[in-house]
This record gives sequence, C-alpha cells and structure tokens, in this order.
Amino acid sequence: MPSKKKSTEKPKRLKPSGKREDNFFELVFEVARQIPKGRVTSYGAIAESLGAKSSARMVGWAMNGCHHAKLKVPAHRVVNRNGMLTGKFHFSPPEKMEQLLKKEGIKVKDDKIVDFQKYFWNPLEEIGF
DNA sequence: ACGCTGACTATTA
DNA sequence: CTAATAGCCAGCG
Repeated sequence: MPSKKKSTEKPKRLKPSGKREDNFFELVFEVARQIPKGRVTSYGAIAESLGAKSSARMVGWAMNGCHHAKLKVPAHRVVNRNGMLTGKFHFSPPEKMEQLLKKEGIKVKDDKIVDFQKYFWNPLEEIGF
C-alpha cells in the first residue's frame, strides 16, 4: 500500500491572536479538503478520525472558520449524520451548498442528500488513522 | 469571570 | 415513530 506521504509541508498558520495552534481546526480543514469530489462525510466522522467523536460540534464550529481559512474548504461536502444540509444557511448564498452538491453528482432532496450512505466518505479509511 | 449559544450525536422517554 | 436531554468544547456578551 502505497504511500505514505509526500515531502510537502503543511501551511501552518499562526493566528494573530497567537493562541494555541488551532491544531484541531486545521486538522478538520485538512480532512475536509481530502474529501474527493462527489463524496460527502459527516461531522462526527471527521471528529472521530481526529479522536474526538464526541466533539462533532467543534467540527461544525471549525467549519464556521473555514471561510476564514486561507485555503478553500469544501464544507458543502460535510453534512450531519442524517445527510441533511443543516449548515446550508451558513453559506453564501445558502443555496450554494446544494447547488455544489448537485453539480458534483449528488442528489439533494428537501435539503437532504439522497443515498447519503452511498456517497459517504470515511476519513478513517483514507487517512488511515 | 460566568453563562449562553451553536454547521452534532447518541440515548432515553 | 417523534421529542426531549445530556455530553462535548470553544467563542462571545
């Protein structure tokens, strides 16, 4: 099995506040970026891959700062455990989320992803934590 | 410094 | 089946 890692470095950014390194947040962004096109995942799955499945809320909170992040984060590929686009109202505009999902081949019905489990992408398998 | 809120999830009634 | 509650942790008034 391949691979391991390339010799690339992570864009570590220090916050002006100079607090702790938002390791958790940065990690969440990284995982979200690893989501392949046409796939989706849940906050809990990401949190679990980080070793904090109970902190699914923090993942959502991290997404709140995704817009503030330097790199783009496909937050539209991250939904809740039910596959419902709970955070669509945080986009600009909110319709953008399901539009992007539909554009990637994912069907959205009533703010919910159809065959969510089918499109589900498990970070634990890809990241190999 | 204290308390509320929030892009969640699992459990219990 | 649906509704309510607890657990989680960080940001903001």
